[in-house]
Amino acid sequence: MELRHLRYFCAVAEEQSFTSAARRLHVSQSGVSGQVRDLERELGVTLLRRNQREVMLTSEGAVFLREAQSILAHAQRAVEIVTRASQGQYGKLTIGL
Amino acid sequence: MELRHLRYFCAVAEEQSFTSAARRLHVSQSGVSGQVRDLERELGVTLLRRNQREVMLTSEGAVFLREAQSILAHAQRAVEIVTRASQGQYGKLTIGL
DNA sequence: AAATCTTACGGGTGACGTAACGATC
DNA sequence: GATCGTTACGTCACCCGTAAGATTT
Repeated sequence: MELRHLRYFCAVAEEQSFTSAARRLHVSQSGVSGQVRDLERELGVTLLRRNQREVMLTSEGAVFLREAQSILAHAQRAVEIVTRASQGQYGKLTIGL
Repeated sequence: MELRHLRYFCAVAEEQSFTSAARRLHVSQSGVSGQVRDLERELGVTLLRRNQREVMLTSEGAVFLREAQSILAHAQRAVEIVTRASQGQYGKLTIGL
């Protein structure tokens, strides 16, 4: 599992559409479909119900969505933190461990 | 940035060695070196100081390490949660946020 | 010389886009 | 017929391992 899987899944879940998600991610629809399929296969869990006309979260998918969103937000925060820390340039202290 | 970058970086930081980290990850040393280099390049931040005989965290690296460890733990937890949810079939609790 | 990290180089896996198919409205 | 998701397939990027190079002890 990689962050890409989470990014794609979250986009689909939020847009409730593979097509819209692909547009938002600037990738092809088939790419999104494949990655979400791989994620579900790896987890062994069906996250989305592709019914007629609609893409809906399963109950497991809803649970996983919150986690995935939280993880992505955390990753983004981590980048900002370390970027800011390097710009700030304050501590030259090398903290052990 | 992908979870792989975080896994590799955390292993190196924790082992304080690229060689040990590679062993632990069951990949080659050069692979670890390359991925950590790519991560630093993407962040625009030097995370590790490769001095003679030692690999030490920079202050920015120490900050990022905590975040990375937390993210990886979160990701692992997410997998467990959704796996358990699908097995249990009866949603235990939906932990808010 | 031994140990360690980096860099160069090839190969194989996989992510991606195009296109064709099936299904639903 | 139009829209949407899936699948097949060819391409290309990139991850990885091997090997050579640089540095230190």
